[in-house]
Amino acid sequence: MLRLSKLTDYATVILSFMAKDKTQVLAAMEIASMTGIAQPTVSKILKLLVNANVLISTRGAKGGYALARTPEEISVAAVISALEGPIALTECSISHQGCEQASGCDIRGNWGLINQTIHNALESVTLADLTRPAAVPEEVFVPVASLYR
Amino acid sequence: MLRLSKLTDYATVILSFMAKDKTQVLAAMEIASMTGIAQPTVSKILKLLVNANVLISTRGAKGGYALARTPEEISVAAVISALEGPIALTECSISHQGCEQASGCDIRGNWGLINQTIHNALESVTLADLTRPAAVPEEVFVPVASLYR
DNA sequence: TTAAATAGGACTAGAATAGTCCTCAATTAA
DNA sequence: TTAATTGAGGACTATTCTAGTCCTATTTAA
Repeated sequence: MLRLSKLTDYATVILSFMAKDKTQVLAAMEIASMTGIAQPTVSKILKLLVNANVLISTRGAKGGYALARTPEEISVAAVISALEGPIALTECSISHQGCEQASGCDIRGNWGLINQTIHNALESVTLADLTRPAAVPEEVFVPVASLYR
Repeated sequence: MLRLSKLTDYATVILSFMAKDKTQVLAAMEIASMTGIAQPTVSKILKLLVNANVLISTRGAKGGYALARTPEEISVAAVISALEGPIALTECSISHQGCEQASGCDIRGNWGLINQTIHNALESVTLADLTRPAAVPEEVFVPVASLYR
């Protein structure tokens, strides 16, 4: 289904809540109660986001989490790769180790192009865009195929 | 990892083999031996592609599978959705049933936009593009964020 | 010193995926 | 008419992945 994991979905909810909140530092428990996501799950997600430098943490009493950058500077791609690892549609795009398909491997170059296109698409959408009121343009069309010709 | 399933990966290998082959009708076993993918797995994939009208099948002796359209008319999006169902990054994009997140649901409109962008990107790449020798352009950049402003 | 927090991992249950196999239906050719 | 070939459809299993929880150590404020 080419879909994101539930945890990534939660992450976007958590991050957009944090982006809208004025408070600088929020504890995991506060975030949990405000978003309705279970506290252990929230903690797990926050830790991953810290490791990916999307959030900054402060330990100890009065500690908590804060955005590492402004919402405009946090891309959806960064969030996804924080939770799910590198954005790549096919195994081959990550490493060429397991690619022993004799007759199909000349496809890979073009798959890489698709991967990159999607990555760039996700890179260009920021947390600020997500928190913005929904925009529903008439038509959204990005002709990737034209890049090949 | 935002990645495609192994079966979808196989499907692209199978389809590009079929696109390059001159023979009109190929049996599942022939495809299996030519691609190196196990026969039962090949059959499973071929059946899914028939159901999605990407391939046409002929039963009985001398039967087999053939492309339903020219490679130029078969999009990567069609292949992906044949194997994995509708292309949608979040659960919410498919149905709004399970969306009981109180504070985060105004994100959805924008997620939908991202979904559509990626869908269009995959729609615009065809089987013909995949079989073509790999093109490696200097830069591929599709500024999705500009659509919001 | 104590309480409040995060860090880092282990662990479990459930779901999804990959892969195989079996039976039935359709077609061709002898 | 019969036998051989080939796809259709679905059941089934094993493995992997995901979601979610929990425990212990570390850090910091009061």
